[in-house]
Amino acid sequence: MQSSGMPELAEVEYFRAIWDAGVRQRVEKVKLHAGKRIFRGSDSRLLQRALTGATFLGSETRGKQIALRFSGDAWLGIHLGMSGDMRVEPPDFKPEKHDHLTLFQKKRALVLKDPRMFGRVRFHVGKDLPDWWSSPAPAITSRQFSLKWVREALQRRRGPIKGALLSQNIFPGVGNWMADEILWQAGVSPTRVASGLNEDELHALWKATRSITKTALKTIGVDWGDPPKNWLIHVRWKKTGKCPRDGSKLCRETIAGRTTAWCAQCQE
DNA sequence: CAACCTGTTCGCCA
DNA sequence: ATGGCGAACAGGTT
Repeated sequence: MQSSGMPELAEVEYFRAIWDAGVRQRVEKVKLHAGKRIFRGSDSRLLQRALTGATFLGSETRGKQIALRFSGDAWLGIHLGMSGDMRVEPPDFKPEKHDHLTLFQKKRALVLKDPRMFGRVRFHVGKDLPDWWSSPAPAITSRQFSLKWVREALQRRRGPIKGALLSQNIFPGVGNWMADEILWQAGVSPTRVASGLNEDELHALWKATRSITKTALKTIGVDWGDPPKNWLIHVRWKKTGKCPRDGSKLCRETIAGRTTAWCAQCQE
C-alpha cells in the first residue's frame, strides 16, 4: 500500500491513536502557525491559550473527523484532509514548515503536519458538544448502519453510485480508495445510478462496506499494515493495473469528480 | 515540466 | 429544497 498519509477512516484512526502516547498528560506549551489556512474559521490564539496547561483526556474518530478532549471542557477537532498526519517527537522538537500545531508535554511533542492544508483544526470550549462533532450518519461499524439506512439514502441519489459512496452524510469515513474497493468487491459498476441498484446489489454493497471497513481498521488502522493481498487497493494506481479476480485490464476514468478504477468484466 | 493527487466547500444550476 | 457538477484551495510527487 502507498505509504503517504492520505487519510480515510482507517488511516484517520491510525493517526488518532498515535497521539494516545500523551493521554492523561499535561500540555506544557502549544506552538502553532497562526493565520495559516488550516485554522480557518477558528480562533487559534484562543486555542493556544486554552490548551496551555490543560490535560489531554482522550480522543475518538467519527468518519474522517477526530475529536480530542482536554480538561476545562476544551475540545480540539482535527481533519487530516488530503495530506495531514500526526506523529510524536521528543520534547525538545523544533516544528518544521508544515508542522502547524505542536502540543509539548514533559516527555514528548504531539505534532500535526499538513503540507497542503486541505485539512482543518477546530476548537471549542463548553459543556455542550461542539457542533462540528455531530453527524447525521451512523458509524459504519455500528448497528444503526443497516441495509435499510443504505437503501433509503441511495434512493434519494440521482448521480452515479461512486459519488454517493463519497458522501460523508451516508458513508462516513469512506474516501476514494475505499469507494473503489467497495464497488469492486460488491461487483457493482461505479457508473451505475445510485437509486437504480436492485436488492441483491444493495445487499452486496452494504456487506462490502461493512467488511472492508472492519478489515481496514484491523490492518491499516492498527499498525498501517497491508490489507489482504487480493484487494483492489494494491493495483488501482498502477498504469497497467489488472483485476485481482480475473486479470483483465482495469478501467480508469473520472467519475463524480474523482479518478476511479474498476473492472468492466466483474462489475456490472 | 506538466500532470496528477486516498478531501471539502462554494457557487451555480436543475 | 436537495443534489450534482466544476472550480478552487496548496504543495509534493512522478
